[in-house]
Amino acid sequence: MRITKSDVIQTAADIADKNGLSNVSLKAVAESLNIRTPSLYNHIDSLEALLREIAHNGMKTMNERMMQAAIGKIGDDAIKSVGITYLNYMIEHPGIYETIQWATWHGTEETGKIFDNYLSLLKTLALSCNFNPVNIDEILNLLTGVLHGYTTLQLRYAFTKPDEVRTALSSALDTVLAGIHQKYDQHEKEHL
Amino acid sequence: MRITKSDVIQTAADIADKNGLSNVSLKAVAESLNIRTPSLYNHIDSLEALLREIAHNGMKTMNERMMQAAIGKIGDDAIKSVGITYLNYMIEHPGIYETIQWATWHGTEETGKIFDNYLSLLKTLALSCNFNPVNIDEILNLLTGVLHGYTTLQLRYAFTKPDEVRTALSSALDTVLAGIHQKYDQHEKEHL
DNA sequence: TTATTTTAACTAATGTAATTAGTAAAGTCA
DNA sequence: TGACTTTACTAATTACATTAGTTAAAATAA
Repeated sequence: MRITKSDVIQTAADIADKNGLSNVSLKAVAESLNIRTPSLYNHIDSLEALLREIAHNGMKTMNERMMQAAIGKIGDDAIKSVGITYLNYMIEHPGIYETIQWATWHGTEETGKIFDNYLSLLKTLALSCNFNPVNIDEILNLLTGVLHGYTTLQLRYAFTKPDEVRTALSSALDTVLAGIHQKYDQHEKEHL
Repeated sequence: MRITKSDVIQTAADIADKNGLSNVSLKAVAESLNIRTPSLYNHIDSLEALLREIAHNGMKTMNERMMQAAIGKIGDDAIKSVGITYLNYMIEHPGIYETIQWATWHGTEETGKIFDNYLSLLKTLALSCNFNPVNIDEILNLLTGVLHGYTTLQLRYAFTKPDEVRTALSSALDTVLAGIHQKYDQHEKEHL
């Protein structure tokens, strides 16, 4: 009977996934929870703040899943595994992902911090590829860019043909990693 | 004194660029035009429809600029030139670009058609690279993904350091194209 | 257990914005 | 000129988000 902040966020996220971000309203959330709209203000500051919480929760969950996916792997393998996990989350939670994109434009420092955690994971994995560390930021920008752009543009197909899109993403990452290797691999021959 | 549909869209697009998509309201647009809010309904069907028109206009303008940028060029050069043009438009019109992203989720058939025109341009350019035509769709998905993702994620830096980001994008495209060449180049030796 | 404090619900009221209906003036065309 | 269309207007409706003030239940401390 008693509702927690976490309940509110979960309910809102479910509405986003089912009906899209534009159908998330305090009214709809309150109805789902069987309380009156103003009661939500005991848990949240505003609709905007709620949307940010949805995004932050989603980003954190993604980060956790991606870390799990990377365990026991290094190099290209690890990066591709993380990429597939990223895509899978989008397929499972399109509404949350839409909210995350919204937060790209309406984010706060907190948003930036969570994104940094994601960058930090990818950085560790990229370094395990033995790329020249000098270029690591360049490489990171490219990897995050591909991942975000590719998955976003393929999402519409991902619902009907998830396996095809997963395979295609893996192949696309192979291609990009090939380019990165060609350009940024450390040449250790100097020490022979 | 008399207002046209085009005026309405332009005004709304300007507000988006100056104050962000979330500040585009019929009220704000009407005030900018010095008319009453309901009068806007003589030109548009709804707020949503207006936002879609902003996006469509922007996409068409981008397509035109990219075609211009590709004239007289082929191969990697042409693709990089188009990419820089894409980035430049985003820097100039962040609000319109935000609306275009919104239209990714709330688009219609029309939205798809305009996007197809963009794909068609890139396809022509990609074919001028002498990649194996069999893989052209794969290549296209990768190129559009990189372009969209990379520019979106770098946009925040692009306002303060546009030249750096432009150079970085060009370099990122080089890397991706290197990977694509390695994997998909036609080997014409067969005919020797 | 009892008293105190906090939490989280409620109703009532306000303000903003989108949308619809109905109307009048100004421009277009026969 | 007269019929018709376009585009503006005012008035009214609706849907939300948000604030204020109140109350009852739950949590905590004595």
